Amino acid sequence: MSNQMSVTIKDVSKDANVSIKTVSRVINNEINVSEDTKDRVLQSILRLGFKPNKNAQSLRSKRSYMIALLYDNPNKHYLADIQSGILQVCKETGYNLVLQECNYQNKNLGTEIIEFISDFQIDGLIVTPPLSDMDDLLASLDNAKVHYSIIAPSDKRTSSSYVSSNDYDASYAMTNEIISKGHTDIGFIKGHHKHSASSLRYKGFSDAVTQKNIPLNSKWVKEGNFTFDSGFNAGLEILDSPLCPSVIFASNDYMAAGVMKAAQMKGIKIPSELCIIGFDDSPIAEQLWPSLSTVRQPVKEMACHAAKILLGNVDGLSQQTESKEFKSELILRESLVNLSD
Amino acid sequence: MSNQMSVTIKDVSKDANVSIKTVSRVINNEINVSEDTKDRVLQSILRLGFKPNKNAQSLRSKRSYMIALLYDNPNKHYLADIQSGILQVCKETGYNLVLQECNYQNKNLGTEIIEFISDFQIDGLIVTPPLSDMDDLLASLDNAKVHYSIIAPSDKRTSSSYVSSNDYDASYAMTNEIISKGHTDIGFIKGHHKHSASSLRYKGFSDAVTQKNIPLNSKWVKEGNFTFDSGFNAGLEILDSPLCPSVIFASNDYMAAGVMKAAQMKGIKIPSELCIIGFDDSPIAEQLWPSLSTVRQPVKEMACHAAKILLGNVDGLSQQTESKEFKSELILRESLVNLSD
DNA sequence: GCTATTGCTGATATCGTTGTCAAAGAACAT
DNA sequence: ATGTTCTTTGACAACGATATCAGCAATAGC
Repeated sequence: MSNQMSVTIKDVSKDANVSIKTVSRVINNEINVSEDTKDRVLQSILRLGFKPNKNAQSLRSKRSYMIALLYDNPNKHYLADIQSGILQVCKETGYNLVLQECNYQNKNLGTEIIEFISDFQIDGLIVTPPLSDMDDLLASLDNAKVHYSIIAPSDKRTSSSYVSSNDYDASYAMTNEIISKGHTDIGFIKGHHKHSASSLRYKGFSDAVTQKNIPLNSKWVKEGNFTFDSGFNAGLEILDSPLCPSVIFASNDYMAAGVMKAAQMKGIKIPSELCIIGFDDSPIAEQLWPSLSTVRQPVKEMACHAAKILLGNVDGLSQQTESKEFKSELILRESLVNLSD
Repeated sequence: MSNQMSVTIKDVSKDANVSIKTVSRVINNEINVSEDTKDRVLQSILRLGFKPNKNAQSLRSKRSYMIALLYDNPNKHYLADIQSGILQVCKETGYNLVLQECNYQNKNLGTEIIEFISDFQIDGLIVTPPLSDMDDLLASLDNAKVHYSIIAPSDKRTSSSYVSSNDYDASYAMTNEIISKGHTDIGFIKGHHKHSASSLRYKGFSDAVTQKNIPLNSKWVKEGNFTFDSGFNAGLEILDSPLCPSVIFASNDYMAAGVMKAAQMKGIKIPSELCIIGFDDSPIAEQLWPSLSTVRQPVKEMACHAAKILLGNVDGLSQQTESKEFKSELILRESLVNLSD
């Protein structure tokens, strides 16, 4: 525990020969302080090395300079990118980030979160999928007047503070890319139905296919839950059927990696006999051989932006940041080639 | 922001007809409160739904009920496991976890951390590799009397609060496993030299090899930095030489994955022509085909334990938890087979 | 010239706890 | 009975900031 006798606002007030209130005014950049006294106080602050005690500030002003990240996500890379983006903004603004791991099946989640927030006077929340789509949770937050910003909500109308990506468009574009390579026998592996991304990605795919009048074989459409294993199993099921597709488009890279392993175990050559497409551009996409074609989302930037939105709201003073939709990018790698037959 | 008029210790004291100090005594489980009054107070607390204000507690008692995680680690799965382990203990004990991303090359790291701690009255730190081995940082912490526990320090004598794994033994054992399969031409890829694990893992390997009188070909020993790319490059270099080893043992799974990709791109068959071994049992080890033989460390358990040690120290009351070395486990998968020649 | 407004400043209360210290009563020893 | 110790309790200060409100000078309005 750090034990240095710390210098308080009182010491500064003595040193600068003003009242503590005036020091407080300077610290908080309040108006109605003459340039003269302001300078004097600032100098004293510098000289004494004064730093306001956050707990005292919190106690009195009900603000903690802490925001929390709510998550329940199996994808650790995604989570790490999110954290990293938020931390970047935190570092710039002097806030700190507290982790709050949640279970989206927890019936009391809303209550517990509210309690946590009021216990620690948390200034705001960043909500990530799949929690972004839990309407009752968001309703609880609204009701308690908690500041929050949402990453990738399904229903953007609900809130004015969110960042999102264009999952639908990206999936649609990738599907067209697949079709343009001559493929017509296309399998698809959906993600967990609780994630809004799942349906968007599927819809982008199915719309693209339908518009090109390509039949959609329901035996080639499976539902996974974004994990490697679920992709592996879905891959086995599809590849066990007498008729195999020439491409399988999985809703994320882990599931695509699962499909790849399933195919390789069956001796199916990739990409000549089967092309595989992923989503997210997780590190594994590049690390597999052949490497995965996939869709890259600017996750870290999205998280940065979400943090900026939140802090803009929390901190009434600074200018507000707008909600924004980020564009994804198709990454074409070895796992997708022209249909060779 | 939650706006409910909150119930304070004062309300409880009125309700229970005792002084606020007595309520405080009950909250903090102090001795010398009669069973009678204690019950009365507890009932009032329950009835009114009183929860102590953490900021007021922190201000007065200089404790925040927050611990921070210090890290600078490229391996996101490792980090996620660490976080998850710590959070588990935090949840049980009512503490919270704050993230502090560090740059181990930052010259002022010690000072900045101390400042951060005193700003937020952070109760303690958990230090992860490679920060675990920064003696000057640890010295700063000691000097400022900060509570901390270290995960995987190289020099265990320095501190009494650490958790570690038996990297040396595991590496030694895995090498013997390799040798027992008939291999004598063994390549090795070291990790980043700043990580203590790197030298331990290499030493375990080289000792095992030396003891069996197997020559160590220095062209087959490369240094990476624990990333996929560094493993890929090291793999290319080794496999480009006229004489190739029959096994490459990499100091972590990402580098092993890099080697695997390099081999596959060169058309080298795994495991029949080249066996590959990793370390850590990262998810990717199981997701590759063929899957990687590797060493599993109980990272999450280690983090749990580190958190328990820390909180035991912070919280003078609860019983202390001892430092501990955790045992690793060899995971034998498809990528290691008997030498077929 | 006299009052109303504005700008700047400080004394003091306040946030919700824990810490200090003294007092009252019970228990014990003499 | 008396002094000593131990247990239980509460009044009040303190932690270090912000909030309230009042005071005083300087400016504006008429």
